[in-house]
Amino acid sequence: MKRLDASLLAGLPPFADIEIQDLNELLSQATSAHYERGAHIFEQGGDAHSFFLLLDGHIRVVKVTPHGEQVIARYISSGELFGIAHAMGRDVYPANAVAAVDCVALSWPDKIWEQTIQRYPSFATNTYAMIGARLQDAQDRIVEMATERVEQRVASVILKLANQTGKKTDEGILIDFPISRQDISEMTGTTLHTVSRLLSAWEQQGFVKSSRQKITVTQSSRLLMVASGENHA
Amino acid sequence: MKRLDASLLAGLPPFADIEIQDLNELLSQATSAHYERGAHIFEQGGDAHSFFLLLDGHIRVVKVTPHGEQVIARYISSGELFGIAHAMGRDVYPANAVAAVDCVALSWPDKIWEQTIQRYPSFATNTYAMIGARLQDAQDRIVEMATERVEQRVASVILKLANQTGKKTDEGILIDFPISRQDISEMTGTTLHTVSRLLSAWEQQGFVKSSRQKITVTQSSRLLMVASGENHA
DNA sequence: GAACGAGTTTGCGCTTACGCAACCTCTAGG
DNA sequence: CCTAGAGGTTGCGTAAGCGCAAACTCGTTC
Repeated sequence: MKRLDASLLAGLPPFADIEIQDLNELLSQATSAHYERGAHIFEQGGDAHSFFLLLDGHIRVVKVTPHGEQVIARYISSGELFGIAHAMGRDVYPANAVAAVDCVALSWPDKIWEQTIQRYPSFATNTYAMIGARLQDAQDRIVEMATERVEQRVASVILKLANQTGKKTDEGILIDFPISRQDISEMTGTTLHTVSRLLSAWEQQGFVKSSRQKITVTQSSRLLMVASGENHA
Repeated sequence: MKRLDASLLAGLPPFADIEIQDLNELLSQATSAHYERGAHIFEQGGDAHSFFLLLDGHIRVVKVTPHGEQVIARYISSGELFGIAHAMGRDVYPANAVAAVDCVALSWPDKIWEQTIQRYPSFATNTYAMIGARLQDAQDRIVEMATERVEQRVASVILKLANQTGKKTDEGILIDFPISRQDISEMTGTTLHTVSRLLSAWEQQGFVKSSRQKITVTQSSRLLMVASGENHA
């Protein structure tokens, strides 16, 4: 295992306001691991033995229904905690975590969760605030699903991904991990076919460019119009 | 104001494991209020000056979209905390709270949240576990909205309400607060028309009885079949 | 560099559920 | 007891988006 340096954690929101020596203490309890693109980091329903911090890469959190359909709950970006079932009073993971690209993550045994929370109040505060934010997110998504049409939801999701993890290129903002039509459909509650049709239409209208697993937003203002439903008004 | 007794809080999950004298201390900081059916307890976007405990009644938590559509986020039953924006790192309420029936609730000024959390670790633990549970709920609802048809979602919601707050009558399980077709539609992302049609059909098939603002489940097994989609298989 | 397969595109028919409209009914209040 | 209004029902037309199917394309592997 590589030597880990406290500076790895120092800049990250969950660990803000924790002393250097404490960070080293935390690191000494952590395990670092590499996950290949497509690897399952944990499985829905599996014993929540660890919690994780993503150091590099992107992770897809996917819920699977009894009928085998998949719904993407969220994407985790580097610097975020994930798999924190314990913080939500659960002892099994509520979803699968899949590496969207090659990833590096730290993990800690679940049993140190309690003592960590108690020892570092700022960590507790930050973590619970994050869970609160995720709850907000989820509620907002419910509202979207209940009131907006597929077209708007797809536009919103692409905008959100572009803003969160987009890379500026000379053509526009590129979502910087591989994402399929299927993935988009699993985030918006539609089918890959409909997503494909929409992207084709938008590409013809010239405000999005896409190819295999790549999406570039070239005119976010136009996409924002679609997201807000103004193009039908 | 009426005198409040510690036994009011003693049995409630959020306050489990807190000493009697501490409960009295908490109560001394609380304000009790009565809300008439239909009253707004707080408004979406309003300054989160207080957090609440519902002592009696049922409260609807409603999100309003920019276009004026309403989505019901959840129902609060007696014994539950609500309006705890602070716990989620927010300083404005994220939704409206409306009394579904005449209600009695306690409220505390938001500024004592921090010290309360610190002073009563079990209260903190219970609260955060509850937020975690609400997040689970929200995610499950997203999955439902993404993968199930309206018929299934309406059946699920009615079952959930019947199980959570249902009163046994000689005809079956009655949802024990007034609930309109519109309300059901705002919980499931459909229209009151579709809900009305479904309820009519189910009543004809004999496993639900409904009238103005009343719904009784007479054969939950049949409704469960609809919810799981087995009636089309 | 050939073959394979995952990812994508597109056409067509059809179902679900919405939108609109009209009408009905129950309850509460004067 | 009558009336107003909120809540509910139902019919009809329509559009959004799904399901199925077939074809295509690009990367990767052998």
